[in-house]
Amino acid sequence: MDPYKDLKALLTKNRASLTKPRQKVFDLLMGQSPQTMQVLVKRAEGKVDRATVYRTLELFERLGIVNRLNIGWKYKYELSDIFLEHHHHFYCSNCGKSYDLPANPMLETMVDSVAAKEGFSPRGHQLEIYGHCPNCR
Amino acid sequence: MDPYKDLKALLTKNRASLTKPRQKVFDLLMGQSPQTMQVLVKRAEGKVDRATVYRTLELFERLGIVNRLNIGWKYKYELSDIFLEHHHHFYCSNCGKSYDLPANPMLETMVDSVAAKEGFSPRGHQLEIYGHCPNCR
DNA sequence: ACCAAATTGCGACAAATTTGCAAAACAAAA
DNA sequence: TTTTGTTTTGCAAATTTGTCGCAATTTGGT
Repeated sequence: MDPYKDLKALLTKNRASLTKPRQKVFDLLMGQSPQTMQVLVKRAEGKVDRATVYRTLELFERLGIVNRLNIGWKYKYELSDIFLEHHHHFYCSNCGKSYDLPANPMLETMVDSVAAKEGFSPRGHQLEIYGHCPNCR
Repeated sequence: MDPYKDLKALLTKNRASLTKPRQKVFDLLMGQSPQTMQVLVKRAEGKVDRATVYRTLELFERLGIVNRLNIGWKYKYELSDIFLEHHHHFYCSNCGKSYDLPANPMLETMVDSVAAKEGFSPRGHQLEIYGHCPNCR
């Protein structure tokens, strides 16, 4: 129920602390669709310094707190599966909006097996589907 | 057989011309694995101006001539399925190399259906799997 | 409250990308 | 092939984006 609990646990486990700036960045991510670095930096303006936003997201990424995604040909950040349900993304190339697609166990399995069949050891993947959304058909 | 034919057709269809700089950039892409913008700019040095490389890739991307991929947390460009077999990418997070994975008809279908099931009209997708390659297990 | 360690903000930088504009290349038509 | 109007290019400057060192502040542990 309290998302800060998981966040704090993850940080302390890695000898890092839940500071105000980090909380602020986390809040910017909460309940939002994936955002670019520029947007995050701008939204943090006055509160958290640019360099700190960069450093925080790098840390969060390293600790698996956020995922860095390629959506609509731009990098965007979103909270990871620890805080959000696992899902994929659909990008509408007409209106530019991006949508969440529910995870599909069968698909996940098949993705892994495609890589395994070639001798690779998959740890994860990133899937973006693009085309038109229902509103833009 | 002649890749320039498709390229020229795509350009003229969009009231754009196949100029020398554009041909050069296209050649840099041909028969190569995905490359970063920086590499392309450097390889074009002396032949095509930096700004032109940027503008050309933006155009190519818009017309579906190239795909911009997210490989190992870097953007890379490669010719699209019109010029290359459709395939996926595997990124080894240990050695940093990236590999092509052959397309799998069953997987492709399933990806499309996942989106279609939610009311979207998929036109394509991008899949990057990451983990360890055979050499780095 | 005090101390040692971690973290931040603040420049200053370096690198990457964009932009305006005059010159050059181009396509179309005569 | 020459003209004409349009597109595209190169150049240089400006902007944006991302990085770095370091002193000042904050943090967690006593």
